[in-house]
Amino acid sequence: MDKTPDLCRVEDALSILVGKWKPIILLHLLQKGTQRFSELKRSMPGITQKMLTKQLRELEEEDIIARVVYPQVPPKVEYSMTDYGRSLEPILEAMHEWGTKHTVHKQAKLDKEAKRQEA
Amino acid sequence: MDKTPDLCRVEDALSILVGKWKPIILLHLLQKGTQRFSELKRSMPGITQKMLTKQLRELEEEDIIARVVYPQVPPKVEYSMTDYGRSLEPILEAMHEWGTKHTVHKQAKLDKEAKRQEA
DNA sequence: TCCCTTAGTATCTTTTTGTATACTATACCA
DNA sequence: TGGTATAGTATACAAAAAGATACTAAGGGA
Repeated sequence: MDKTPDLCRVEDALSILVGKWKPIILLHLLQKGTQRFSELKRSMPGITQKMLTKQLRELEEEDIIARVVYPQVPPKVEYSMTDYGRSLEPILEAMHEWGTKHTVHKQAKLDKEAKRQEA
Repeated sequence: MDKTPDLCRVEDALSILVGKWKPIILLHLLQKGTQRFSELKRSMPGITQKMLTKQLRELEEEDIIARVVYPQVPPKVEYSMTDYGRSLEPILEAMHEWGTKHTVHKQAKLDKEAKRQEA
């Protein structure tokens, strides 16, 4: 079974998940449900407003998340996963699981290297 | 169940999978087994030597792939998945599957927009 | 003798990402 | 009157990733 012509599909999936922040945003929304802009921002120390805005817009553009604006002052905007976005959950879960294992593997490797330095 | 402290794990997994080329390289190696540098390059029109080299080195550094050099001229270098690298297969498969669905979704969306333009 | 091959390096330029900072609107509170 | 809050936008800048191009070694073939 040759899958070569489909390889580009993986790139498509990746383009939605990658970036320093997207998977984290998605996991927050999956785990906590609807979140306001400021709640997301507080959950991710280090992200700038510009970046968060940009990532959210891109995810919205792909129908992964929904954006609801309440015409108030001060502004209120809520973000949530769409049904379509929730279909990403298996990938996120697989990555989460693998990431946990990977950390162990990486630590073991570092320990081994440290030992070699000692000798 | 709060998973917040584990969010970074996903980033770990991502850091290995991301980049425009890594998942494609990995799928090629998973599907075809051991490959020479030039075979990989030919499978990925558009990638530059520099990029391919860089991605392969990074994957090697993470123990995802193995690199075997034959001391010949012209040079011969073979790449293959390590056992550890093969543990990424479920993620790659999940992404592949989702990517295929996503393409359909995206196309449907474009068609709908095209229709709206006509009206 | 020149050209071909392979698996790279080296160097430079462009593009993409990310950061920092300042600014906005409008209601509420002291 | 001034400060607080929210969800942004605008601008300038720095850093990282990606791309284009030229170069290398050493043997074989025309």
